[in-house]
Amino acid sequence: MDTTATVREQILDHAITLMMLHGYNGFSYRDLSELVGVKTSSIHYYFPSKEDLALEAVNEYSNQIFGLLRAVDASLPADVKLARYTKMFGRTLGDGNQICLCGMLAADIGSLPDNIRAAVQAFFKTNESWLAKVLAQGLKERTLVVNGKPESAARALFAAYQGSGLASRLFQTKTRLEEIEALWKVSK
Amino acid sequence: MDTTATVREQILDHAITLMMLHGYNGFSYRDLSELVGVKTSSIHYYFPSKEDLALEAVNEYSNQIFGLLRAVDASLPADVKLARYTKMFGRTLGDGNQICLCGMLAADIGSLPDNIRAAVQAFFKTNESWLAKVLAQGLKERTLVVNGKPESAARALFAAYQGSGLASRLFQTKTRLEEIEALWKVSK
DNA sequence: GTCTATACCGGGATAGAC
DNA sequence: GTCTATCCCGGTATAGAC
Repeated sequence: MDTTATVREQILDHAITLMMLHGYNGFSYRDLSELVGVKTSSIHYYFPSKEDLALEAVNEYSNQIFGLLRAVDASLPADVKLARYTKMFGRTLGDGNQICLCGMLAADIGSLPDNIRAAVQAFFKTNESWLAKVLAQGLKERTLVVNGKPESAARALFAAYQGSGLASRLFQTKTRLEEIEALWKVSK
Repeated sequence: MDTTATVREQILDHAITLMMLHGYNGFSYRDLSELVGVKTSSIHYYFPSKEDLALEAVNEYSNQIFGLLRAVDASLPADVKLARYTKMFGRTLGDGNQICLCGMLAADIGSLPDNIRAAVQAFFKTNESWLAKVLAQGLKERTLVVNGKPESAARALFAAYQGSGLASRLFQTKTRLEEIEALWKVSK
């Protein structure tokens, strides 16, 4: 296994983390430069503008998450899939000081160009349609409680995850994430 | 009726709007200076530091929202109260380019001092406990569907509102807010 | 209370040597 | 590809006149 990360990859990874911590307007090329150990001008070599960097960060982040979604075994019952999703979302919160990159950029969207908006929208839509399928399955299996249409409920559910990410960090507790999942479980 | 706003009030109001649009790191004293029509040094006279300004903005915003919550007639059925809340939350989104100030500052919390964090936490808690009471009432009346304890469900519900605020702006549609409310209504 | 002037730092970005 | 050097702007903040 090759553990060598190129400079470009390091920049992208640190950019993702920094934005999850402080948002688009809350990190600088200088911060990155210190983390990666190259000068800011070298970062401009790979990513001419900060917006270029942010766009590629969203794409890289999205691909990582989409890979995790695909890795969820299709044959599992819906309530178990939802539990996996909750766990995955919890992992993106890291030590409790970061939130989902695309949730963060949705907050910063007023400062961002259209191509980044489109990329963030795509992230939302993919998550929502994955969740919609799980809810539809849970409805059929009777393993999940779904009030209304799966597509509409999935959008509300994803919003709840994003909002809970905010609250989890604000209050420094992950219990708020688990409360989301509980709402859709069939009461015992 | 006195329509005269003091300079101090104007600064605070514009600061609230600017932060709802662009976040704490996305607006400047210069922006404010142009909107209010005074020099940046005059703003420092009222609010020595940017953090002072943000803290007072949160308190002012919170008081406005809390006033609206108190104004909801206690004798209404729970589902109607929830509809009022949805409408109120929708109004805070304005023309569709802003989100709840405290949702925004929750995203920016990694750049903010403890006193602001505490103020944002207080905003969350007040909204959550207001919603918890409504859910408890709806449970008794059988006008709302509540899965689990009202307190826990209320935290999830408020998270869903915050997340839907993000999504509403991202996709430039308010239908996502209404989808939240629909989930808690008793199916017809 | 509001202004002018200014300090001082940090921001993104570019030119050009190596 | 990475560096040094530099540009130019914008950021918060302060001193002091009026």
